[in-house]
Amino acid sequence: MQEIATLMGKRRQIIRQAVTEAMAAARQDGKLDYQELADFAVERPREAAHGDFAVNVAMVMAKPCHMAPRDIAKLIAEYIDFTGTGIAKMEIAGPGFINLRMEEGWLGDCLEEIIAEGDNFGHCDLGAGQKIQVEFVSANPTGELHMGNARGAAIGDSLASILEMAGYDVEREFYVNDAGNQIEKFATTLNALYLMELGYDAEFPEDGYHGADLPVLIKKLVAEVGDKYMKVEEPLRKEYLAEYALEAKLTDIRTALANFGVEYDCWFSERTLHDSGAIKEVLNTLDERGWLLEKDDAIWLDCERFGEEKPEVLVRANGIPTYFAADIAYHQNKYQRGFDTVIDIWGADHHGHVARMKGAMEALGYERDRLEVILMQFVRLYQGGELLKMSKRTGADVTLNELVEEVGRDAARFFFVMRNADSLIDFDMDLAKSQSADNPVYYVQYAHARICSILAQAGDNWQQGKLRPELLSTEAEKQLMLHLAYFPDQVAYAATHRAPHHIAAYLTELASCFHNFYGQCHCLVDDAELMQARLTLVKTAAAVLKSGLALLGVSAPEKM
RNA sequence: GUCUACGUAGCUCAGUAGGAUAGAGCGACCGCCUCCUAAGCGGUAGGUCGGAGGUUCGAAUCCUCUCGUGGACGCCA
Repeated sequence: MQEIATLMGKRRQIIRQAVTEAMAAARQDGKLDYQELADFAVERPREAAHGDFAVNVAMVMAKPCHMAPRDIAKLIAEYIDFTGTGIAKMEIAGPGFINLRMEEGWLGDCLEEIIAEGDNFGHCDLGAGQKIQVEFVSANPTGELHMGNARGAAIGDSLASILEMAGYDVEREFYVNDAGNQIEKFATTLNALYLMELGYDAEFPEDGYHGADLPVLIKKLVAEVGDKYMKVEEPLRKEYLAEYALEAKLTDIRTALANFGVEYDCWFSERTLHDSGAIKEVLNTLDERGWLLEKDDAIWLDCERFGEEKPEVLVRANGIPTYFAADIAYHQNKYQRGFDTVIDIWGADHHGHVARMKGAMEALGYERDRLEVILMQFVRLYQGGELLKMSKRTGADVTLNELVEEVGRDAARFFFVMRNADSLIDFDMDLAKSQSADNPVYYVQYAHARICSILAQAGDNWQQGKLRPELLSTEAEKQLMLHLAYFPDQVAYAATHRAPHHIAAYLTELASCFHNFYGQCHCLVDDAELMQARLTLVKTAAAVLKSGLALLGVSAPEKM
């Protein structure tokens, strides 16, 4: 196992090395007999009584060595060399854990290293500059953003920030579905609304868009241009109307997301894929590679070859390519733009699309793992305990704007990002409003505000002389230092697992450590050296809280 | 029916690259502001980790089966 070079990772690596050498030395002496050292863990014990680090090598090597784990551990104790490792003590515990305690003052060293890293603390080189794209929300520009989009926005944006901190070169992208069937349907709806607004006898289409925002938009348009569009033929009129509405809706979407703290690097238009011939091109490539079938006047992708149940239509009998065809071209385009890895965040209803998308990428010659899809389970809307149907057509949705207005941006973002993407969320707006004071986000923000208050009262004259971190000797102070030191590992963990909710959990724990410290230790004390040490500690904590909250798109207020 | 995800405290959820005595918030109960923000702290109560097998020194975590819930199975996107 490769450790990443974080504050803690470096220490784990040293321990790993020392243990590995002890094992090798014991084998050299004929005390141990094994072919190969198995992968073992250097981990953080849950119980403080179990030391600072725990190693399970004796247990995983028991079978290969044909020895009892505790006996292997005893040999390691005999052969291990602590010199230069920072390890003070080794204990064999339980079934054969090797518990290591570091030298007194090691947490103070950690604190000084954190301070030395400054704003860079939390960053690591996990991503090694790899280009990665996170595409999220990508809602149809035919209506307003709803709760599902809000969840996707919170998760996607936070994940992108976390990946950045973990050393990836990240771009955020919104795929604009401005082509295809739904735009045709959209135009038909708009046309009907336009005619109705002007007093013509028109019928609202069966499968039209019922969003309350569209009549408003058409009213506005009529106020601007009147019946000007009646002078052109219907197809052209529909095109004008769609064009106008798309631009307006996109502006709304952009604004709503910006108010939610989400900014994109790229808004990618589906239409450009149709116009540039990219879809035709990708179909040709697939044809050349022998992946296409012809049946019932349509062109199909032979999905059975990558284990799917049945072929999928790429070009309809009427000659129009499907969404799937466009999506294949779109994803190829992503790779052509140089992304090593591409992450898509989709709703659980797109589940069936995952395997065939990956398959299609494979058909084009790309490794399937370069495309990662995070499936979000739904947000189910309740009102007063009753389930609301969530649909573009019923107009019963709670919109992103309403959410931000009612519960606030910080609480809303934290609410979505503190949960695992694959858990189903039941959301009741009334409940959310009444509970918003209980949102853990305030617990975390409050810790930050408290620290700012302390620092404000301390003034500017406390940073004098050499910092003496060894004065931070109570359990509360040590716990706080320990949690701070693990921040980069938490970021790396969340990045590896593509799971922002780990950061929310970490921040809640860190805030808890601080609040506990606050109850037990006074910062503004007479002893100048102790005051300096404690103020340095809380100042560092505030910086980490702020930086962690920023990953989640949440502010760190100085007063509450 | 097939595929997929989930099921952990009264409620909402963490914990699943196997680790030691399964955690947090809310709710309940008991304490704590003459002192840096009580949006806080300390404590008590509350669990057959849906159920049954299996793999392992060790399983909430991996495998099989089963029950329950959501989702997907279109020439929709």
